[in-house]
Order: sequence, then structure tokens, then C-alpha cells
Amino acid sequence: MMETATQRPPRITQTEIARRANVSQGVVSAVLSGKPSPIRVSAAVRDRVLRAAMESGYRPNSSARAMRTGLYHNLGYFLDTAPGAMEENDFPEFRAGVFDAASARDFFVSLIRLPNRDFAKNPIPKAFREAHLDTLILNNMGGLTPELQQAILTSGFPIVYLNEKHDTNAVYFDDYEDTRMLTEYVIQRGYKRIAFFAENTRRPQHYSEQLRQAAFIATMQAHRLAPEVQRWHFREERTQIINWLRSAQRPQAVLCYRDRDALTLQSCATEAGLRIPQDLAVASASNEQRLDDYFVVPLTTLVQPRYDAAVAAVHMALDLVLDRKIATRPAKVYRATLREGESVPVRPVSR
Amino acid sequence: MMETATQRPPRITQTEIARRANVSQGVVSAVLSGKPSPIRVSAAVRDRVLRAAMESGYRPNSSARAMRTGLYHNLGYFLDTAPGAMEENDFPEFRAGVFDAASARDFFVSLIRLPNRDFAKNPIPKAFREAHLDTLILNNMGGLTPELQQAILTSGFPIVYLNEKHDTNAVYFDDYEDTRMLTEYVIQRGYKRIAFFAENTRRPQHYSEQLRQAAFIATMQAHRLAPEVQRWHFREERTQIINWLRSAQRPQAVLCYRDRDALTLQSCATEAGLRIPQDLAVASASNEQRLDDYFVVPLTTLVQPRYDAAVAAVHMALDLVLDRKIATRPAKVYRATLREGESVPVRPVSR
DNA sequence: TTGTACGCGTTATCAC
DNA sequence: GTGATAACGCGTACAA
Repeated sequence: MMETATQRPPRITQTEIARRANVSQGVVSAVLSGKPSPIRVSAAVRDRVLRAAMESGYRPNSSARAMRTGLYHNLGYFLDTAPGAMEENDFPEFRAGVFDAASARDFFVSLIRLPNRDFAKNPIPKAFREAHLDTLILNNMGGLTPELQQAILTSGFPIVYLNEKHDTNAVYFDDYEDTRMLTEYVIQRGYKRIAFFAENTRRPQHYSEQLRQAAFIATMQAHRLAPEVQRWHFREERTQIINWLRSAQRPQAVLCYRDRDALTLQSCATEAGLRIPQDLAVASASNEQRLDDYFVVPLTTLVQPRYDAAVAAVHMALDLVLDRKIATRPAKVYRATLREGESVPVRPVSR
Repeated sequence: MMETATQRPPRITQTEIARRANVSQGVVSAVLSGKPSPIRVSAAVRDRVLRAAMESGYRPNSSARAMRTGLYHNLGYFLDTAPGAMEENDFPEFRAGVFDAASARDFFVSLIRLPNRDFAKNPIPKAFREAHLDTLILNNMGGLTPELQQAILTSGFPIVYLNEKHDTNAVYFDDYEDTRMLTEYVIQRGYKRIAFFAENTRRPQHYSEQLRQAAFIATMQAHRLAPEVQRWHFREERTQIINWLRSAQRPQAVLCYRDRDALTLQSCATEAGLRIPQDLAVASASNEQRLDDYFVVPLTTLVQPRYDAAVAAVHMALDLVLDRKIATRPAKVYRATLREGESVPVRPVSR
């Protein structure tokens, strides 16, 4: 157990440092800023100032600095968790990337969400009502109210969309092409009766779901194969999934929207007496790292470079902040990489 | 697709509002603050000011306010994600509770972590080097370096520990008593050969793991039953788990450290040809909401009120900030509630 | 090489 | 009721 501080140290200002080091406050500022400055100080004075700062535990007041410089050094990370939106969209890789990139460029990260409770009372988060942020990373699942969109757009800082397709000021994944690639991969491995499977969540979904399904259908048709799409709710319609897997028309391979669907499928397949991949091949179009450990056979899945995308989004946002002349940057699109597991082996020729 | 703003609106100040409304800036401040003030303004002036503020899209500069009031209105939420720590400790319920409670009391939330990369270069996050936070919620998994602990303790703001046992300024769960209760529950349902199971992660674990295991052992011994403890790595030692479950000495019931262990067990049990709960009862000492959907039979598990705990931690922290006289509050301990699924049915008497 | 003076936007305290 | 004015901590232009 750590000790808990029982009293708070006094706030130390540059003026106080100046008093202790017997110099003026302007010199303290010049020394502590570290930056090249018109003010050239002697080594002796520099040392006196630095030592006084160390010994007093000085920490610069970022509010005062913000007021002086016009930069808050604050980046907002918005997570859409409105009622009906998917909490799970907040991948830890996104958070880590946003934080690391912001830290590396000396910015704080302010967490912004829609409050779960009291939403009606206060539909616009404080971050949009007060001047506090220099820029915003918007990781949105489509749950924004019109008034909130308005508040964001009029808030006056540049916005970069993460995981949402826009022409400019956005970083996202090429969901269509990635899934096309995955579908091609499964077909090339010898499978013909392939189904697309996504859990029916009865909630607003990320647009990638439609894109991936469309890519699957188009690719199948390009190969003159019949695309099948299945969609059930795991808890409520579990037996239907199992019956589907037990039926004579069951697919040879299933292409899942994301890993959790593959996990659902694994569970149902086991109960249906099917082994993966011997009796049923399974692939997924979007890796969810948290679930990796629960697949009996390593899953063949598409890995989106979420950490890198988040880093890119932050850089884009901060470039917009620092180059005040430009308000727009072209979008950056990332491709997923195929992580080959053992769930889609080459199909033995059976004819 | 939303429109992207192509130009930034100018920053509007109270002085500008005053000019437009043809009043003095002091009146603007009094009107916009909303608080009772010695300045009594007429309804007409009030309306002029409010309208000017609305039309100009005025947003108060929180840095200026912070400098004047000495309050940043900023709460730090620290997540220990150091190399070796468990990313998964960051339950979404914690985040939601912290954000909602802070928002309700008009505070921003600053996300703080240890940078994944460049850690050696910059071991102390900016949040502890600059004066920017009024207080800190520390959700720690034990990965803090000594120098970082020092930086936090000397940073000058009150700290509240979330999910970590301390005498004061902490909110945590009664891991020992909760697991004792769960063990009693399983015993009362007629099971005798009960094993404690936790995945071997080869990483620093939260202290609750030891507490829960100790509680299990003590409770078993109090009932003159032999406690068995098993610990394997899912990926690397999967066959050992399966062999254990297939053996004649296999337990009648397994008490898992947390839900993910129960999921591991479900997977292995299925492969071993055992049905849950007919052949093997399973309980868990810590619910992980994200995994709920993957249990074939609803899991009997302990649900920690994480959202409420996070809210309580924020309130404790903000009380410390606002009542500057008191630097210490007694810890708050939460109990888990038993969520009865169907994985631990009453055991038919067999003798 | 160092000190002085000013202003950022806000709150709060005064006389008017 | 209202309109000046000081002060918060820091950065910087300019004077010494």
C-alpha cells in the first residue's frame, strides 16, 4: 500500500523561482522553456534557476501557458457510446494509438463521450460548450444527434474522423477491398458453398458491415458462386444457427463479419458436432484481439492496423492545428493484413 | 458523410460580446456565469447579452477561467498499461462511470497512461509534469515504477485509488468476502470436489487473484473439504486442461477467478466431451460483461458494481478537491452481487 | 546578459 | 444597476 499524501504542496510559480534564484521572472521563463530565445543566460544563472525549479517541485501551469500561446495542448478523443451504439467499438488499440501519438507531440488527451445517464438534460458535452480543445478525433458509430453534429462543426477546431469514411480529414480502413481479398482467399482455397455470417444485434451498426457483406456478394458472383448471407441473434436464435449448421445445405466455409461472430459460430458448431476446420472452415473480416485466446484453432482473420490508424489520425489532427493555414488534409486509407490461422485449410479435392 | 469545416470561426471573448451588446464586460461575465452576483442586471440587458453570446457562438475560455479560479476542472483517469500489465483491466464500466460522474460535476476527463512506446525516453507522463489536473483517479495494476509513484505523490493533487485496496482515498471491492460467499454457495448446492481455476498468464496479476484463491481455500477448509487449485496457460497447456477434465479425479465444480477463465474451461470441457453443467459445474468470481454472450449456458458469476464504484471514486476525488481542508476520506468498499445463471445447478444426491 | 512591462480572458472588487 | 480596474501565471518585445 502506498502512502497517501496528507497535505498539498503550495503552487510554485516562475515568480517564486525567480525570487529564490535571485533573477527576474523573464529569465526563469526563458530558461525553463528550453527553446532557443533572444534571451541568452549565463551557465551560472541557468543552473541557479534549474536547481531552484527542481528543489521547489515547480510544474508549469498549463492554463497560463494556454492563455498566452492560444494553444490548449489538448486533443479530444470522442467515443460514440450513445444508447444503441456499440460500446465495443472502442478498441484498446485505438485508445493506445491516440494516447501515444498525442503524448509524443506533447498533447493531453481528453476523453469525450455521450453521458450514459442524464443525456436528455445535457445533450452537448462540456468539451463542445467550452474552449478547451485544439482538435478532435471522432470515433463515431453513427449515434450522433443532429444538434450534436452541429455543436461539433461549429466548435471551431479541426476534426479528424477515425474509422469513418470521409474524403478529407479522416483515417479509415478499406473495408470493401479487404473483404474482397478475404473472399478471394477462401475461394482460392477450394471452397464453393460459402456463407457470410454476422450476428443480428438489432442496433445501429458500423457502415463496414454493409460494405463487407456487399464485397462478399460481389466477389462470389464474380466467381459464379451463390452467395449466402445468414444473420441470427446468438442468444435468442441459437438453435436456428445450430440447425443451419446441421442441415444438408450447410456451407463449407463461413466468412464472418468479425471475430466475435466466428466465436459464436465456433460455439454453435461444437454443439452441432462439427469440428473446425475439418467440417467447417471459418474466416473473419475483422480481428478482435481480446478474443484471440478463445479460438480452439487459430482463426484466419483480417487484422486492421488500428494502432497505426489512430497514430495517423492524431498526426493529421495536430498538423491541422499547427499549420493554421490549411483546414483540410486528404483522407488516409489503411489496408488490413491477412493473418493466416488454421481455420481455412486448403480444401481436399472431392468430386 | 458530414461536411468538414473549411475555416475556423474567430475566437469570441466576453469583451467582444460586451461590445455587441453595448454593455461592459463585467456585466457579460456576471450574466454568463449564471451564479448569483452582486451585480443585478435588468432583464433587457440580460437578454441582449445572452443573445449576443448565442449568435456569436461564444464559448468560455476554460484556461482563463482556470487561471483566475485556481481550478482546472480537469480530472485525470490513470490506466496502468505498462508492459506486463493487463490491458483488460480497463473495464468499460469504469470508464463510463468516471466520465459520467465527472461530467455531472462539470469536470473534464483527461486520459493518462504509460506510453507503450518511447517509455524509457519519457517515463513520466506530461500530466504529472505540468499543472493541469485537480485530481487523479488511479486504476492501477501494479506496474508503477518507483519514480512514477514519486511523481504522482509529489504532484500536489489528491489521488483516489480505484479497484485497489487502501485505507483512505480508495474505492475497491471486497474480493475476499465475495469469493467466500461464492464458495459457500457452490458448497451449499451439494458440490464437494471443487477446484479453483485461474489462467496462468505469466504476468503481474491484480492482487485480487491471491485474495480470491485464499478465500476459496479457507472456505473449503472450514467445510473440511480439500481445496484444489489449478493453473494452466490456455494456449500452451490446453491438452493438460483437457486431460485434467477427462481424468477420474476431475472436479465436480470449478470456481474460476474470472469469466475468461470460465470461457477457457467451457472450451476445454466441450472438447473433453463434458457438458456444462450436467458433467461439470462452473462459477466465476468476476463478471466480464464483454464475454457474456459466449457462454452456452448462462454463467453463475459475481458481478462487481464497477460503474458505481467509479462514480463513487470520482465523487470522493472531487470532494477532496472542493473541500480543500480535508486531504483524506475513508475508503469505500463495494460488494459484488451473485448473478445466478444455470451453470451451478443443485447437485442431485448421489451416494 | 538581464530586468521591465504588457497582455492573453476571466472573475471579482470597487467606486460611481 | 453599471463601468472601470486588479489579479491569476506565463511568454515576449524592448529597454537597460
